Amino acid sequence: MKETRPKVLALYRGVLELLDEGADVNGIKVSDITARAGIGKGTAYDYFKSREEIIACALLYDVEQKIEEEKEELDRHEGFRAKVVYAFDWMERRFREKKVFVRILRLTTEGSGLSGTILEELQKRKESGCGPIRVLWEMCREGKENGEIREDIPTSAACITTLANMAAFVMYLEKSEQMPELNTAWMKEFLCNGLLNQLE
Amino acid sequence: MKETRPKVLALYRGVLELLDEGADVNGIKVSDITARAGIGKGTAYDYFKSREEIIACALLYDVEQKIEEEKEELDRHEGFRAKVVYAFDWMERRFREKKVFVRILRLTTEGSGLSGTILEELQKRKESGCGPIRVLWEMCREGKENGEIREDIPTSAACITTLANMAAFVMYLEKSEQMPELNTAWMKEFLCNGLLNQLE
Amino acid sequence: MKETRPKVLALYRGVLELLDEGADVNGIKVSDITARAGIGKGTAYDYFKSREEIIACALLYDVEQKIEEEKEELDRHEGFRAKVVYAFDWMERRFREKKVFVRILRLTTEGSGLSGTILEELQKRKESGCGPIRVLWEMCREGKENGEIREDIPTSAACITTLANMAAFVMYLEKSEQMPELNTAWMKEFLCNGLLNQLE
Amino acid sequence: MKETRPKVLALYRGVLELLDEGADVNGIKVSDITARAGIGKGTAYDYFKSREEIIACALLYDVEQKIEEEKEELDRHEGFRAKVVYAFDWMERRFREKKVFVRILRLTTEGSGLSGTILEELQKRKESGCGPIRVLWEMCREGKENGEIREDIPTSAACITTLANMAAFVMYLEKSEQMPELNTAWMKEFLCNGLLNQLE
DNA sequence: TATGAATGAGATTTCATTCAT
DNA sequence: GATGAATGAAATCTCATTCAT
Repeated sequence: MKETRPKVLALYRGVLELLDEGADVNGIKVSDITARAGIGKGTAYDYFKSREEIIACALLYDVEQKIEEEKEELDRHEGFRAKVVYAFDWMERRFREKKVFVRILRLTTEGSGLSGTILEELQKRKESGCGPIRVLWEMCREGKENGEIREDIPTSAACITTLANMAAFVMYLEKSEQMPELNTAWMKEFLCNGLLNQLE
Repeated sequence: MKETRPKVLALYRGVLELLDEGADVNGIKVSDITARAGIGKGTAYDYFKSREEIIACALLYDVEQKIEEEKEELDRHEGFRAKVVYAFDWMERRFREKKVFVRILRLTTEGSGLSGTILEELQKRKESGCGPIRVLWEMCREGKENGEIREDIPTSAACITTLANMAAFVMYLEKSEQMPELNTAWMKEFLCNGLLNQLE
Repeated sequence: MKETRPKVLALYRGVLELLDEGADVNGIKVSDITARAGIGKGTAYDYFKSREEIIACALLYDVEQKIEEEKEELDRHEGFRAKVVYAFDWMERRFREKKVFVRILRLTTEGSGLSGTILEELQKRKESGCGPIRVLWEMCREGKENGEIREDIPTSAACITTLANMAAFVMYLEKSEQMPELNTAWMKEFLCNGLLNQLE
Repeated sequence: MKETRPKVLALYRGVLELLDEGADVNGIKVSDITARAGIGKGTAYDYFKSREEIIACALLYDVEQKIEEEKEELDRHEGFRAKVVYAFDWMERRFREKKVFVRILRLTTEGSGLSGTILEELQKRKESGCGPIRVLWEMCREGKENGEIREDIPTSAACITTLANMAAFVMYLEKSEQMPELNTAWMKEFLCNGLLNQLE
């Protein structure tokens, strides 16, 4: 179900723009958000109960949005290996939008970087992180079904390993200029193969 | 060089105790810290320039402390494999002290969970995260030297992969009760072997 | 002239219901009132200039309403004494509807309990408190005419004294459970007789 | 036990001055109070938990203060009648300080005029209104002991009646210029005698 | 050196009122 | 006329930091 109320969308856009410009999640002020959204401060409170709720919902919306956008393309690739490769490629392509990316990873793993109160809000919204995890889960299940992933490896273990290797790639991307001895293509290959071997 | 000034130590202890009790890093108040440290609020400002500095230094101190404590024991294990196994065992043993652990991981990777201002402070202190990374680095170098890690894998790549697998283990430990199909011993084995195979 | 415009009546009913349910006069919100009245918030401003005006008019309306209702019955009792006795009986009977009662007394005496802004509105409406006072005044004039009240006591003094004794009765009713040594019948008798003796 | 902390006193003085200048109790702002007290806004919160608490304590302090001041002088008058006469004289003398007076009466009777939240604060402080009531109670007890008040009238009933007559006097004083047919001396005499006769 | 009382900038949130529909 | 979404001024309260003792 897509959010369509314009003020809500404006608020989400406000939050996300600020984050993309490097603002600190915990430091964003309601007045910043509404100014950015081009609406009155009070209006935010017609739609949300607190600053925390606004931010949590914006993050969730963003991730769901991003995943949905990508899901279709991802589905076009058949098999676990193909999907993993696509995912690594996607990460590389998208990396410039650093913050966007980190945001997804954080929500997926543990929401770190969010103050306790925003986290609580996210947890209230249950599905926290489910979006991307679900996609991952389905990839792994597919992998098991068609034999790309060993029978004895539970889907959850496969998920965790896949996620960890993806995180490693992001870690690399983040510090790549400090590691001239590494090259992105090589690293991608290395991690992809490592992952596939571990699971096969 | 070890910190010995008693008030500074008291402040560090204050910060760390509060964190261990579940406080939110970004929410800790100077008055909480000094109360915990048993000193006057003003005194904190005789030693530090800001709240952020106090917290950043306390985190750094803690990690360095922990690493130093463990380093000796780690050194007693020869070879990359033995060290990795020891590290996974250590993580499992220490996991109850969840927060402590997460703190190290965060500082090591990217400081997420810390507000921008604390992060800036950490970055000023340059060595940010160097402590644990250095240990990892040495482990990997040793692994390469004695042939446990393939020649063609740069030390930095080995580090990242090792870190990613450790992160995966922590992710598992954090959600282990939601994954009854997995068992800690199996997971440890799985990740350890996966890592070692990937590097060999 | 009776108020008949349905939206206005709905607003009055809204205010009075909220007060009867224990709301604090100064804390009632326009949105509460209109929600209760079942009309749009903006509509209230088609009929009134401000929140204060709405509340002040509602209070006035209520008191006038109540007095009018009672006036007829009161008129059936001839003589000052009979009317006083009836009034005390009425207070006792109606006391359960505490709030209603207190509202009348307050408006009659001094409007205390109302914020300065509501009070100003009431005072603009001049007749503030005139309703019940007029009834009292007529009772006293009748008392003087037929000799139940001494010639030398000005009607205004009689009014004040009567009102004070009524207030005393309400004060008693409000704290009666804290005064087990007093009994309602005795108290009513005591105050009634005291009043009548004082005026005769 | 007298309040001596200077900032607290300054805050009390701030509240009372504002009230004496006609401010609406429910409309007083913390910033008004602290500005008047000549201290920082935050300081108020070092001593009180909320705006409500500040005002409630100030009111209580004021009444207790006033009562204590007057008590001594009152005690110099022997007997119920003498004390009642003194009290009426005092009311007349002090009436110009209208607000002060009204404040006492309100706290004594029911705290009306205070918003629900301030009232709650007052009730927490238990003794709410006890000060002046205690004085009245002692007057009445003395009256009964030395036979000025009839045996069969419970002290509580005597208190209520006395209070009601005092309230009547204040009501008169407040509207005296609208009642040129009455004269203060006559009214005082009339109410005093009425009261004394009723109780004897 | 150590203190903690005092500060006040600044954040969140509320709600009377307006006005385009 | 009726509506209620939108507004933003204004209020409370917090807490990092200072500074006189």
